[in-house]
Amino acid sequence: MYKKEISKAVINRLPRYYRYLGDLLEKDVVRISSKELSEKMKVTASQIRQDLNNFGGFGQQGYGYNVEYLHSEIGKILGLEKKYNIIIIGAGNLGQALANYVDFERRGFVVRALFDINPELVGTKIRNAEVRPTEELESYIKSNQVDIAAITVPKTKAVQLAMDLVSWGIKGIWNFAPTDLNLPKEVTVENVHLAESLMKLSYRLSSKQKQEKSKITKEGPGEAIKKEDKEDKESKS
Amino acid sequence: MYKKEISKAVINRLPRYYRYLGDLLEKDVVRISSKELSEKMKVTASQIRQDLNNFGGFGQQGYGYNVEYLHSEIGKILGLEKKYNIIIIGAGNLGQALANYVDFERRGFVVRALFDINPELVGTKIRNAEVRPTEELESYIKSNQVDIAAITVPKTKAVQLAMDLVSWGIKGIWNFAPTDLNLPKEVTVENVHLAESLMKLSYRLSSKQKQEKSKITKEGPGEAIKKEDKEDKESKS
DNA sequence: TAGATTGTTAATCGATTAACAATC
DNA sequence: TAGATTGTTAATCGATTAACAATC
Repeated sequence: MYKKEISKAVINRLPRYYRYLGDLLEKDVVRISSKELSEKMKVTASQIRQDLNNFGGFGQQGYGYNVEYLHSEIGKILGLEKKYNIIIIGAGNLGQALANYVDFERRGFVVRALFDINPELVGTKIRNAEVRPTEELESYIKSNQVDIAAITVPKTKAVQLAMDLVSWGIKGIWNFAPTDLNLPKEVTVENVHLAESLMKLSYRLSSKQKQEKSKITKEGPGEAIKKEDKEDKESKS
Repeated sequence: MYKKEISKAVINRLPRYYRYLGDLLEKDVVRISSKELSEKMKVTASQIRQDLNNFGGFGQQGYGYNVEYLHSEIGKILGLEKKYNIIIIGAGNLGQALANYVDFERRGFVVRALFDINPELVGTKIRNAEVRPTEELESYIKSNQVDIAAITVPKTKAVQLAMDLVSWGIKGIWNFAPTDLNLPKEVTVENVHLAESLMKLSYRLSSKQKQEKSKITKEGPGEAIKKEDKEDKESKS
């Protein structure tokens, strides 16, 4: 009865499979083989089959995978068959952007309310969700089922806020503040660290530039231009 | 002279090191050992030393690492010693949120302009950056040095937009549209897929719930409560 | 049936952790 | 100097890829 833990790498790839299958579904593609899908997604067919077989056999020998079935099965694995009530703490641009993002609701993530300390924002409505004063946060959580709290407040407030949220019963946190939240293991935290994403981009940009420069220095600019094609193959992102 | 490629896993960790070192710096911590840092960051000391030694020896035996020096060296590795000019295409909530995020500028990422097709947004200013009509995008790129273009337009427009941007000379793309951009290798794309992040959260929430349920079923609710402590140790995120 | 493609085992590759000599 | 901690090599662990028998 022992089921080995699914690796983080696999979980990270699941939403991407789900997205590609959703796109295929929209194009009315009925079936797809791991090989075809692997070419679209630029991964190996072997990896796709290995990943899926962590959860069961969804395909059929000689046929491949039924797109609609596989899409719906991955949806179930991802927990998308149920609705999630979300609140957003911090109704600035980012909080509002999240509340406005219609696509989340299509997947079952429904923003129920936003909270902010700024009295000017309180009372405004973003789609169906109202901005409430932060003082009401505790009582709101205690009298409504909240599955996920998105934190879009400044770094300085985020750590204390997260601890409060947990003490009021929140089990899922979507954290946009640029800090780690060290919370009990029964609380699930998913981080979106935009500044770190941007730094990864600058790392890659600047390391490509350094490569360029060293080539030019070594070969002279004339040579470097001739070799451009070859180099592209090496400097994959 | 051959230098082995830095692995993606290492690069992903660099910004986090940078953040922790920045925090230590603010607290006027002068030195730190890999062991101390590893406890704060919840990684192994071995990994920290291995990661750093991809780029050189920044520490000193018997002493550890000088916080200020290491912070600045990692900053250099990440390419943060130079300025990056950013434009944002799509001046909706998300685009505005990015333009408003003061912290980016502190790291050298300066938002110079936003672009939008909505005439009501055109002409408004977000901090120092003006919203311009999308028609001006090509000429703007061709007459200004733009290092990074952030894409915050809907999925349907993103792929064509990215191709245009590249044809106009853009080399770095920060993509927020829920789609992959297949661009030439010399273009660096960093993706932020919010919907996928949310799905990872729902996966983890729902798999924890399933574990709960199976325990309750197997043991009866009374037992399950008694075993809560033990279980926490197993269900790490 | 013959051909195609899965599910799965085995082989390879890479990343993490452990250990320790070097050295501040 | 003695103690501490790095830099680095070796051992372990895990993830990816290859291969192929099973089977639709």
